[in-house]
Amino acid sequence: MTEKKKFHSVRGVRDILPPDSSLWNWFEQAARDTLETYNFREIRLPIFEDTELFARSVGAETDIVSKEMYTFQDQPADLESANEMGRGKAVSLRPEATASVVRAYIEHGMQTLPGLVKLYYLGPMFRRERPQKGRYRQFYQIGAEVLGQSDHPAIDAEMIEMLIVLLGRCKIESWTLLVNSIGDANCRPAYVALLREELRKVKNQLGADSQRRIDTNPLRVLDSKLAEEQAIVASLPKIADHLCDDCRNHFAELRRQLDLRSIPYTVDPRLVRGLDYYTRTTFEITSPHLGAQNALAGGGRYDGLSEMLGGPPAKCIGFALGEDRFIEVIQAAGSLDRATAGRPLDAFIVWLGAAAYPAAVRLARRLRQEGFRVEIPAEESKLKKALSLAERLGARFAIIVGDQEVAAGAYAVKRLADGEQRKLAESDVAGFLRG
RNA sequence: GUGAGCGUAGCUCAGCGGUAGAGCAUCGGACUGUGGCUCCGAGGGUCGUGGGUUCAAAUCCCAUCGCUCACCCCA
Repeated sequence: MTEKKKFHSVRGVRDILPPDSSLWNWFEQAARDTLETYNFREIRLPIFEDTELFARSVGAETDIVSKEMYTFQDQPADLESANEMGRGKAVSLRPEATASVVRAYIEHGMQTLPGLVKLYYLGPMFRRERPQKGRYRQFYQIGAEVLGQSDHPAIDAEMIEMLIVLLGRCKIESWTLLVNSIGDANCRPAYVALLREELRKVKNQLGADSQRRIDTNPLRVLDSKLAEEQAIVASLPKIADHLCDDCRNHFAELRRQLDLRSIPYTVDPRLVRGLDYYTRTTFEITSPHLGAQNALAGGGRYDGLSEMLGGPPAKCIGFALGEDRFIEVIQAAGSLDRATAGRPLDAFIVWLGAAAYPAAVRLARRLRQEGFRVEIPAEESKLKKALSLAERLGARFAIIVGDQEVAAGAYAVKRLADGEQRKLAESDVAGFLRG
């Protein structure tokens, strides 16, 4: 009965171990710093929300909502809730965070704040997909959203600029920016109707997925990557030719805004993105250093979402970037290894003899108060062994505290890189460690 | 959900019908107050799991689970 079970992490989730965790921290700090310079502020959001929030914003018909969410009943039928409903309401682990941001915007009446509301978030998202390179069931995103009364393309362009700046900070040289406009409530319905009509004519040449999408979401057919459908997709009417004047002008201005920022881009008429709430601008940044899942970041405008969720009218644009994928690319480049490595161990305190231990403990505490990373062994060991361990732990200095040193009131501080050693009073040790 | 490849020590892998191995890592010793080098030694495995074939299976067969990559979709 005491059969031992060997636990392992659940499929699609993973541990981020040192030293990788140092790189993650570095990256998150770089992202925060970048976004803060564009005057974004952090919003901390819940990890789970009312399932209905995602269904109404992301779209009930999307893959994300229809089959990829981790959903459970909050408050199982207990005494309190059993009377009313018999069970708690459905909540889901967030598959993305834009819905939460808009919910929070509405809930806290942020439309009354002066100017544009500029928020960023970071943290884990959850989607139950089959894992592969660059895709996990618990993955990490950093996202930014601008909400307010203006939908000027300069806002869109500035968000993209911000992303490009972050890429540069991460020394990511090769990337591709794809942009498109998918119209708005004025022009998209007519285009979708036209597209559906054209698709019906070639229906029997399409795969099962695309055939189904003719009814559920014709735009997504454009996104098909099936080789045998490419010729058909290329022949379909393009949204760019069917935008209303406002959308066409908006998209033209976006391109001008990118040009004046010297940001290279490619217009991709097939970039429709999977989530229902997008309008007008859509964009994506891809990397050649990833596998099939090559999108580093993606985003777009979602001007109608606030009202769809019962809030005030709001013009919004946002993006999310995949941390896992950024990390992957940064590591592949290898150019930031030094900058992103965790701080090394500053000092390893070697104490010899029980009589010296109290002095060693006092020294460790003092150095730590000075901000040094310090290791002091719990058990005494031979000097040779202790120095060997210090070396293997990557310590910069070893500090020998034995009877002789305590008696003399000066510790032997040895720099392991070159073997230079000095006798220093306790108050002088920190200075030597800094130098 | 579908397909392909791969599962042997903590890690990287060899062995591919005949007593489970190497390198690295870990621990100890040579070396009692001065690390890195060297040498010696030790621990660590139900060969993913279950069944089958065989005198004999890590090895061949079947199933199953897991991992990886890809499809799909997305960050």
